[in-house]
Amino acid sequence: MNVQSCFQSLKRANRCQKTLISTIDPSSGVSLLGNVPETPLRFFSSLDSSHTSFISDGYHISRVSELVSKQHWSELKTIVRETNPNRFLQLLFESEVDAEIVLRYGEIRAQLHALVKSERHSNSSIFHTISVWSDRFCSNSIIVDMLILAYVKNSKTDSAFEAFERAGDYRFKLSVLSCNPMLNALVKEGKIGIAETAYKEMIRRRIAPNLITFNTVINGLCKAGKLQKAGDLVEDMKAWGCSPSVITYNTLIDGHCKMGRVGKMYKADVLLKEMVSKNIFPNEITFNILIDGYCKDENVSAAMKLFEEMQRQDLKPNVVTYNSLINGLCNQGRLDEALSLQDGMLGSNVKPNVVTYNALVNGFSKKGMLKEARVLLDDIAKQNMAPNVITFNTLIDAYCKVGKMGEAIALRGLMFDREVCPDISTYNCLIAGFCREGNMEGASNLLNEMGDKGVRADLVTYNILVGALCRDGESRKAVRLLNEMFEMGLSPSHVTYNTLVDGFCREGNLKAALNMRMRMEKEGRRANVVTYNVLIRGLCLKGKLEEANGLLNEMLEKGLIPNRITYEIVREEMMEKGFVPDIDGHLCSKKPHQRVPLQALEF
DNA sequence: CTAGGGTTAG
Repeated sequence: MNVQSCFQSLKRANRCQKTLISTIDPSSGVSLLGNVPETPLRFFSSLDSSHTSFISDGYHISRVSELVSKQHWSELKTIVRETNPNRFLQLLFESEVDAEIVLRYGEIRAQLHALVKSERHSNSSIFHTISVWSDRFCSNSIIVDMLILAYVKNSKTDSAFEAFERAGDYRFKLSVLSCNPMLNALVKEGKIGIAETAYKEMIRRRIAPNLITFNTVINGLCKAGKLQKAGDLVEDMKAWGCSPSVITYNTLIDGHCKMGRVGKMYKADVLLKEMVSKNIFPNEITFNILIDGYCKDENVSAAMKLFEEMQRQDLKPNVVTYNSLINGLCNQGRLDEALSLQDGMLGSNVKPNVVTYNALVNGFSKKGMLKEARVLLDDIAKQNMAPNVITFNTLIDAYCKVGKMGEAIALRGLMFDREVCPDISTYNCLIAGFCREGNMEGASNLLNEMGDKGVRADLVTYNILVGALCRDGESRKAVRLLNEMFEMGLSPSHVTYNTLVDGFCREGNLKAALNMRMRMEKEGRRANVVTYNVLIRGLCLKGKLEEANGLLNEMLEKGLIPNRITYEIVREEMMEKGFVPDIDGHLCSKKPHQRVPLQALEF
């Protein structure tokens, strides 16, 4: 940090402080460049027992200054013990030490952590206090950086973002040091929209992004499926003197593998070639991403070729590599090959972990080999590993699907013994199991147990129950559950509404079904293909073929593409009754006009 | 401080 920028920032901060103080306390008359006022520091009150003139104690200040600049942390520690932490903070501000060094000192971080954890102080009161601190060394901005870091580390991401915004209002100049971890936390929590806003705001405030900033935001965009924007950002990097790294490409490739549409693996391959052409060489993770991508694309043979290729390039497959392949093989029903691959990994000194076993448990379950899957559960323990929620959920769901509810419930009991807490997924599997066999009492018992254990019902739970009620011709009761969802702060999904529309159709109550569709649109869920399929079938069953045809055309006009089920309904319910819908004509004449370039819709 | 693997509803 140079003197020039420090001075400017100081002036800015002071201007800001003046206006703030005058709005809050016009009569305070606090000398902004002088002493630290006592009142705003009250937020450290638990630590602050007296108000002596410690802060002007010249000896202590120079001593601290000396120790900090020499980075004698252990001696500083003894001073901290003798004084109280609050005073120590003040001393640091008064001693003219390099801000960068202050930043490195963990004690301040510890203080801010405690402050953030206690949750006793609002963002605004903290900012007010910081803003009235004297700032001769430009350390206030750094303190705000540290504050945001403290929020992030205590997983209070929203507060971190609030502080980030407020820092802008107060004109504290933040650094990537706090912005990057905040962006990453936002991405990890799936708050991509907020991360994007924060990134744009960084640019506006001239906080220079670095490679890590870009990688983090690109990752967020990929996770949100905004692959185009992610690609555009790679171009923007150059303007900031950054060039893409292996991590950038790995992130992009993974984004395409997981979020891409048809031909996504082709696109992934193009990116792979692009990185190599730029002399950025794929590493283990690149291969792992591609191997997993091809496995998910049901192209295990391509994945196996990459597996061999990576070894040719002297890159060693690790647990993740094997897990992807084993999982891919299991999902193809190729259990024998999966098991021999597991032998292979033992031969190459790669130890299987819970994830490996979970994939195998799933493989056995899908083959209906529940006995073998169950044996594997005990094997995990024998290997000195602990089965986790996913292991149990996989097995429990398998038992539920074949109607062995007794076994499933027993496994839930075993979870408690092994101190693995059943989660909402566990309960959803079990509740769905009971609902399938019409045992609503069993389902209800589990709902009560959830209440006792403090596990909250989620969207899926409600969908299961709505589905069960609709199936039993109790759609009216299901509507009550729909209303209850809002009270619980859950927003019903397409599945929820479609299930209800279907329920009313099955009961022959078309009016109620159409009303439910109106309600769903009013509540912000546009009817989708499933909605139309369900309604069209309902109309057909009532013999209202003309009206069904009308809906068919309506769905085409809205640009919805009919799926396999639509065609089945058309063929079986309309054509077989001698009615010929004009579906093909519409498909040909309307579709080209409705095609809008995707980029145009992005903004 | 940035990238990779396992389950679940419909």
